[in-house]
Amino acid sequence: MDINVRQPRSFVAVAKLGSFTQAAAALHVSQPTLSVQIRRLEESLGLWLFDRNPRSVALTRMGRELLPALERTLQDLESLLSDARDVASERRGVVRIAALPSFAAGILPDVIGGFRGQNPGASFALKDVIASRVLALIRSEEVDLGLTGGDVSFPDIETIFAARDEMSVVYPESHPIGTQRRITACVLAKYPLVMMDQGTSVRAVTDLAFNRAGLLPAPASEATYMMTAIGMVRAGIGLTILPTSAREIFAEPSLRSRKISDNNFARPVALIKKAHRTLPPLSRLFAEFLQANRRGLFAGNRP
Amino acid sequence: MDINVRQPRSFVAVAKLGSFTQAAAALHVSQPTLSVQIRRLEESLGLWLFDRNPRSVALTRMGRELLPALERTLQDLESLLSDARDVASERRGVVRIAALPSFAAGILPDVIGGFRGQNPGASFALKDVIASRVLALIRSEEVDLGLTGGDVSFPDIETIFAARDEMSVVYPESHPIGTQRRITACVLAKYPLVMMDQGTSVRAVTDLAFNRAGLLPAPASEATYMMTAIGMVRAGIGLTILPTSAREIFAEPSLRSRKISDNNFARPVALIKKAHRTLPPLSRLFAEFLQANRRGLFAGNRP
DNA sequence: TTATATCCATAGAGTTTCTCTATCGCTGCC
DNA sequence: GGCAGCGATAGAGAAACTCTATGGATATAA
Repeated sequence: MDINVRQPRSFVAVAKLGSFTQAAAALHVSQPTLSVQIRRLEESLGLWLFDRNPRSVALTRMGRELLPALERTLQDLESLLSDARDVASERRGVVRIAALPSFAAGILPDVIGGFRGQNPGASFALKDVIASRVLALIRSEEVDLGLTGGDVSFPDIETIFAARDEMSVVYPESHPIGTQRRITACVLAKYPLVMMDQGTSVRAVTDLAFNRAGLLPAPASEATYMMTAIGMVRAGIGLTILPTSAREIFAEPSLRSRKISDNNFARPVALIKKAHRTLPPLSRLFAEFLQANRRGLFAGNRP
Repeated sequence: MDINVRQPRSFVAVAKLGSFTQAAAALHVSQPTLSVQIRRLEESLGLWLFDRNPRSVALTRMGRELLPALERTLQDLESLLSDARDVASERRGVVRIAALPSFAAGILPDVIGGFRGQNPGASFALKDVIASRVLALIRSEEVDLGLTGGDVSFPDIETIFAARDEMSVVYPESHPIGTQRRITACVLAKYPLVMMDQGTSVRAVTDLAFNRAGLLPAPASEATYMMTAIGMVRAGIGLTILPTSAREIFAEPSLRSRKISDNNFARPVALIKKAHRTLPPLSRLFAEFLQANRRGLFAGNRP
């Protein structure tokens, strides 16, 4: 009563080759095996699929009508399983990841490019969203991985690794700050500053860092997007302070940047996933890839 | 490495019910059986389909992506097999039959109607063609059964049963032949006759029968189709001689018919199939039905 | 016509796979 | 902290599968 996948497969092979012996050779089984399998299938269906003469094998009309549909369905099934095996073996797959816009525009494109160089079958679905959306997307399992700032500690979220994203000051190439030996909060406070808007994680970090240094520099200007702040620096409005990981964004011929020598000018970074959930193989591989390269991507690491 | 149909079925059940225990109950197997099957499937694919916590079972993303396609393919397969079982159990099917036009228009519609009364799932593909086409259609397996005249004896054609199709004379109700006690060749030859065209099997039989009686009546008129001959009879041109099996065709209020009491006025009839070929279940059933009713359909039988 | 070769069916043995019962380990709840 | 519920595991018995060896039937060739 129960059908095995091998039975339809044998049926299709015998029907196409018109011979039990040839089909047996093609499927790398013995001829009696095929005889038995086809008989089982016929018994299970309750009808004859072949008319056997010692000199020829011919499909009955029932067999002829069953063949094309069965073959198509069988191919569907096998391609499904084959696709799944491709996914399993990291040959193919979609990595779904949500990241803060600075990471999405800054380090991730290069990282993804490097990863795809080693894994050509990988494709990416990258969402650039604010931190709270990263968490929501992880929770709803719309993405597998999240790259976000801040300290993440929830029971349903697992941190794969954490790092520190140290900050750099961006300035025009002729700016006098370029001559300073070390960049500290005090040095920065001497110059007009273009600051990120209130509510961004970058602003929260810089405000806290200046505060700890007992300073309260007033912004010469504010910007919502990093590109805007950089434009203002280029226009000579002031310096700006951005995460080093966004260096791809502020790499311009007329601008320079230097890391700030103050541990407070750094934000925590974490690669996260949903707790107790298995990552798709390529997503797991990409997480490992990120972790292996984290020293080059972020300035520092945390325990 | 090899996939059983039961494994995807189990996967779909667990995914839909969200529980191994409930799925086991739904499939009428024990819970460990399901655990093992899903594990086998996961091993075969090389990836995890479920994240198991003692309190909940959740699909991984791979499982979630595999589920809809796998379920559809599985349903395709099962409906295919279920259809095949319907055909096998004579619940459903197409009976393909080729018949001479006289049978196709005469007896077959009623027989088919009676058969469908008992087998509502039967549908018919009925081809009305000349005798040589009947053989060709049987040989090419475009039809399963053939109802034809003449003696059929070829090695690749099998006669299911043979009968004699006795002939009747058709005349207007007031015609003097109606008063004859017995209709013989001599009686027929006294009246003007509308004969079927040369080349039809009916003409061949009547010519031979008259010839054996030492008669050679000249046709008052000739017709290719039975309906034409009947029209001529209605118009008073003459009598006509037609197979009794075509009685449905010449059953008109103004006409009468009587069987001819001469064994020569009969043509052999045979229900045939291709030799060494299995009939579809419903076609076999219909052949048996025809054979069981052959006394009522044809006037006589042959050994 | 007879001999032969080819092809599918069958039988029996050995192996693998499957399914069951019994039981364990873990988590969440009262 | 004990209890209930759920899935995993182990081991035994049963079923299914595949193999080799062989039989029966037919078309080809001598």
